[in-house]
Amino acid sequence: MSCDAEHDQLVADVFARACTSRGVLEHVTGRWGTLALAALAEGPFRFNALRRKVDGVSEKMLAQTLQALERDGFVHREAEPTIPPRVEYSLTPLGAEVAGRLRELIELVEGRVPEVEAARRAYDEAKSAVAR
Amino acid sequence: MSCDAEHDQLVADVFARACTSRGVLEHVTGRWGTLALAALAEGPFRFNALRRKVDGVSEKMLAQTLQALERDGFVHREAEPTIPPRVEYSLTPLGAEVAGRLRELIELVEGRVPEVEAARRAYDEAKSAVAR
DNA sequence: CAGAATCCGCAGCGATACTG
DNA sequence: CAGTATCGCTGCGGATTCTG
Repeated sequence: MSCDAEHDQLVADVFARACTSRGVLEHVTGRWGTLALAALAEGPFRFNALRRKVDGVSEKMLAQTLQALERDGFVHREAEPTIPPRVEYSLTPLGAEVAGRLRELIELVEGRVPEVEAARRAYDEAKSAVAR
Repeated sequence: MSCDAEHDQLVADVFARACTSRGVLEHVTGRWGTLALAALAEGPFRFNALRRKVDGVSEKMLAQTLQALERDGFVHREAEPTIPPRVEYSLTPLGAEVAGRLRELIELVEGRVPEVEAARRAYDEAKSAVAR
């Protein structure tokens, strides 16, 4: 699973694919990528509207995230060359598919939060018991 | 979607849940979390076996990742108190569910890598065209 | 309004060495 | 073998400023 290019040529592209998908996955599942995708799943948004929806994100990170997602073909960027500029972001069909899968994962995790919290308590208790 | 505790008490736990799930999601989807979960989906492994499977991970990060996943209740850790120590990691039922969803997402993304790469090329080309 | 550019701090990572 | 401890450094991410 290494990304170093010290492999036979035949397996090189296999690793390239694996590494590409890893990179893409990090865009998608990264802190802001998840939130941006989730927000856009509700419909198209303009930059600052998105910024308000994904509360806590800085301008820089939102721009960075959107660019990465646009480059990967998950997000469509529609700019009207007016003054003031008006730019709308929306999901591409591919983006919508990914957002859907992501949503399933998120909903599974969110539904299990109580179990996770119980597991956390049990774990922490066991730890502190050992400490004593 | 803020995590700052400056909200009414009624909505506080809603945010707490949202933030908890965000944290959990970052454990799961983070660079090493993904790989660890994917590796464990194939079966139980001992520490160093896992380390070899998830090639490129440092001892420290693997230990850290596994602890986070264990604390969240996704991974079970079975230690035999022998010398030398023998520790086996495996997925809990909950972990298996999450790994499954994760796998669906990964496979979707991997299957679409060609499209992503095409989108990247188109994007980069458009960029450099503007530069000229 | 939508971004690009710049500066900077510090969390987090990796490498290394050590322990039970 | 399965970790913990320590340290140096990189790079992520926030704040700020500037442009079209």
